[in-house]
Amino acid sequence: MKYQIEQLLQAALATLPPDVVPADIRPEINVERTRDAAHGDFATNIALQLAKPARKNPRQLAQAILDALPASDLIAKTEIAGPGFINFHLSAAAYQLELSRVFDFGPVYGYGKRGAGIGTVVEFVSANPTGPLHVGHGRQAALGDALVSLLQTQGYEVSREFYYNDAGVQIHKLALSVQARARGIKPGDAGWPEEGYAGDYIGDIAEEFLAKSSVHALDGEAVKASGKPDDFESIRKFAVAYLRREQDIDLQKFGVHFDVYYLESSLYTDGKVEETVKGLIGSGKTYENEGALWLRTTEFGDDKDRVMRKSDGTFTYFVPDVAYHVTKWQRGFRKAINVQGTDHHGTISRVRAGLQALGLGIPEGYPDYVLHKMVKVMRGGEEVKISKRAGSYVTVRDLIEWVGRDAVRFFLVSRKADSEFVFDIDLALAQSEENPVYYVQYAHARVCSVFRQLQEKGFTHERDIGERNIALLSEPQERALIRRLTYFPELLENAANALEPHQVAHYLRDLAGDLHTYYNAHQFIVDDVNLRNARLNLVAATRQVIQNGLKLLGVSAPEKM
RNA sequence: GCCCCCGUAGCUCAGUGGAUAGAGCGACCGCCUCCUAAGCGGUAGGUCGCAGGUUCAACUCCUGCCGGGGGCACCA
Repeated sequence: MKYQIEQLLQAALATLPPDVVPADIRPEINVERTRDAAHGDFATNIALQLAKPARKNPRQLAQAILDALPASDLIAKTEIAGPGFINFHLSAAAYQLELSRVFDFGPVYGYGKRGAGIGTVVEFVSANPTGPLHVGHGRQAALGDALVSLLQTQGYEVSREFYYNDAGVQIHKLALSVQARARGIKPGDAGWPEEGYAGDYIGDIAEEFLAKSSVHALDGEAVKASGKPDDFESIRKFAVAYLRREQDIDLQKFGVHFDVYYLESSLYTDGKVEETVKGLIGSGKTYENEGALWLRTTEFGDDKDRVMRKSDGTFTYFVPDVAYHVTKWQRGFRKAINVQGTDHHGTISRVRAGLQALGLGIPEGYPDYVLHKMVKVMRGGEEVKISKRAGSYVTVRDLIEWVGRDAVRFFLVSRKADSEFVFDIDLALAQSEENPVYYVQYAHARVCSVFRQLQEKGFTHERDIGERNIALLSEPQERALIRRLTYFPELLENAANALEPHQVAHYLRDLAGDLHTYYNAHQFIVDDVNLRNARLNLVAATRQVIQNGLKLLGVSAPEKM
């Protein structure tokens, strides 16, 4: 719809005589949604933009443009407003066209194709298998999953990927901690490893290990514990498998699945790390200093050069990280997005520098990042510290049990990623019945209820009759609802481009509000068959769009509440 | 000290350079012989952190301050 108006303006500008606007002045045409319904549906500031270079009065220019505007049955009225805006009021035919699209496309209404066929990988959560998933991971899971869905609406072919740092120092500490517990040493006792993990779950793992249990993660083979406290390798494998399984369970409860679990350790066994190191050395961007191997990342915008291989011969985490991103490129993903906490933002310049140094033709901005701030959890007016080393922190599992999956997902995705998030447990609990998510779901359930009533009253919904009578929808609440519905495709495009799922949550709240207002102001099941079906079309379309939107966020759309 | 992000109603947050800055929660006043009141209508509540600059037009862009968070490892 917006595109069609742009086309009309383009045509109008092309026919303007040079003495009105010189031919070399052709600013980008900007067509925007109006904020106020009184200003119509769309507006353009083109006359304001042209006024200065053309040295003309903007309102006179606007008139000249309107005079040159080709006729279209999509537009009911145009007007010049304020300093020189041109407002467009859409016709009933235009609304009709858009509403029928909702029915024609159904669950894929609003989808676009600007990303058609572009291989894309979104990496998110990527929690180390050293403990349960905490609220921060929950934010990342909700954000990443919604982002993937959003990109898919634009045709991107997206893979959800989870990277396991299962080969590093943290895993070593985990294994040491479990081993200590298996030997009966507790946090604080003499012999407890420095910076060991103190959570109770460590004790659970030790118990299971001693009991010679078997566990397996979703994609992994079964790992059986040897039960011998001196068998460090068995402890390490068992602890990792155990925690991966725990994380799988949490993610499953959260309704988030991954297409690929990529293990850091596999980068070593596949020789990818070795390959990357060779490539970097071959690039001439490395040097030895104080027994370590360094990469000149400063040549690619980093603050300082980074160590690749420590003096003890092992690699820093950043080498496999670069190797991993090379595989993303090699696997054909031309777009890569990493969802991470802002505390990892230092890695961005390093990874990008490493990829550039390799000279593989990978674009400079690869990969993209969506950084999110940490979640501050409040309980009883006090902050609950989130720390893996501390024993107590709020897990994803806790949150789901307290306020329900739908509420947690909707909440966590409803704020901009880079704003801090205060999750007040008490408030979330107290508001469990006034939660924004219920507001949206209720709108959906209400429409479902209307159609149940319709059936009870012996009526049927005739879409064709409704479409022929769309002009009857002239109430302000109806206009508002139609405006909002027809914005949905643009919303998806904007949110996907900006990588901002929170826009969807806000849109749904607004749309639900429009529906509730309409519901309270007017009766849908009226005697007049024409008006009745026109209204039923409108609310059925609303139901469809709410469904589509909630699905993107991983929130259910109940038919009854 | 250097780098990144945030500062908008009492609280939690929206706001692609445009017209009178918006929601929710909280507060106050109303609305169920009517498709679910988990709802609706209304009132109150603002120096958009501060100061400059760019622009026809700045909450939005630029610079500098102030306040908050996060990074600046041969940790991940």
